Amino acid sequence: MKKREYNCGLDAAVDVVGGKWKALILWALHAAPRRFGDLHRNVQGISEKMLIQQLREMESYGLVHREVYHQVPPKVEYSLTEFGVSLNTALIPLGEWGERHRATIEAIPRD
Amino acid sequence: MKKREYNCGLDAAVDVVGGKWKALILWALHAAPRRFGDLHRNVQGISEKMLIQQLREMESYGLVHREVYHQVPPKVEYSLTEFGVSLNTALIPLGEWGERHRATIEAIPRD
DNA sequence: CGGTATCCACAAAGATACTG
DNA sequence: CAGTATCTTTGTGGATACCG
Repeated sequence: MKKREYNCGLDAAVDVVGGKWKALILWALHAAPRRFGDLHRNVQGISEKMLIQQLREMESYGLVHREVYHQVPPKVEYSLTEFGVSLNTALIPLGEWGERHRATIEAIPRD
Repeated sequence: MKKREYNCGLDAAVDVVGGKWKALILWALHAAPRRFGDLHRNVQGISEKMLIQQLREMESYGLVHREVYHQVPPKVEYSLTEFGVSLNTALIPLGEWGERHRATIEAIPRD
């Protein structure tokens, strides 16, 4: 990531939720706390590296909580914090917009 | 941009509004139609290249309308389409979220 | 199971110079 | 004024192999 100092709140928010995976992970955690492997299956196409990387980033933002259970086999559970829930709530209208115009968006030609 | 086919509407929406500049440009156009140079001054830090690139992309999405006035000196005015307005509306809660937590977000340490 | 560590490809963004 | 062209830098994400 780059500079701090935003011109408007939207700028800041897009910086937080931007990138290829964060919105998807947020969405996957929205329903219920999930284990690492569970998330990996749920967020289709993501590599373990990217998953852990994004999770750590979101954890440092305070959006996600990481709970380690010292067991054999190991178990780590990820869940949204209150802050994460608030972000998810703010994202609902955007998600609905995307859902409503999905066909249009998918039809856009790109290189 | 990469693949089409999204897992959820949020995914699609973030793909559309993602990147460093689109949200800012959308915001700048939200208030009123603007000319190229006007936008360039309003969206601080953007290069002419990035501005035109993002505008063209958003135009191809159908979010932005480009009106050329054949004059000397040249005048081109950009405005939001209905589609663009609908996106902007969906972004309002996110913008408010970002505004509310701006201090928190800016305080996050990054490499 | 839940990660780390490297290396690498490609796309996004920046700098600079020039044009109808 | 409103772009275009080209080059360079940076960042993001993917592949693969290995560890507690």
